[in-house]
Amino acid sequence: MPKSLRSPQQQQLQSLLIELRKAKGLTQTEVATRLRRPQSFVAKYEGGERRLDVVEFIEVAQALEADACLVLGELIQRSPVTTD
Amino acid sequence: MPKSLRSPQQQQLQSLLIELRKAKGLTQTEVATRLRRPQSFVAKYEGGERRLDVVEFIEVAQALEADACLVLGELIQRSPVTTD
DNA sequence: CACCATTATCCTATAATGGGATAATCCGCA
DNA sequence: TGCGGATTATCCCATTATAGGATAATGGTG
Repeated sequence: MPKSLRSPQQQQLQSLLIELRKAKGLTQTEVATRLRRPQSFVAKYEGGERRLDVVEFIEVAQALEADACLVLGELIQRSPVTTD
Repeated sequence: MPKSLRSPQQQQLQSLLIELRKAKGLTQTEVATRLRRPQSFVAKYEGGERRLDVVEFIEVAQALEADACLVLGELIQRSPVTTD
């Protein structure tokens, strides 16, 4: 796992996206299909092998039938990002 | 510029972050200092040489004294992301 | 155990990134 | 106009991350 993926925030994000997917009863393959990407893409961002940039995040939220803003808010709430 | 940075959404994001920074009267160097990164980091994400992942985006929003959720919402509003 | 669905990992060519140094640009001012 | 400082963009290239098909591992059911 790339070192940049070990931050608590990144891990929270991963957990959040996994929760969301399961809550919708979707498999990685289904999400991947919606995103027009291979299943390994989903496996990787969920597993912390890959980061999601902002635009990708929006797309993933869409595939998960979720509101990106709300997901982001939830993430921030769960683990406030401190630059200090 | 990496090819993944040419999407309209990415460019909208860049513009948005530049606007926000200028609206606050901040220089790249000041933002960079807040982020504890070199000025080139800011120059790159503003110029499209580098993408911001979700966690970085939250940090940048903070450095810009902006609400990440609102910024994300604005981005989505300006250029709806369609996975289709 | 056998089977099928689901998820994780391998592999490696290719692409992206870090960040100090340096170059370009911009701009007010005399 | 031309200097000087401030601001932003670009270079360089070693290091790190990513793509994505193939395959392995894991899970759950009967």
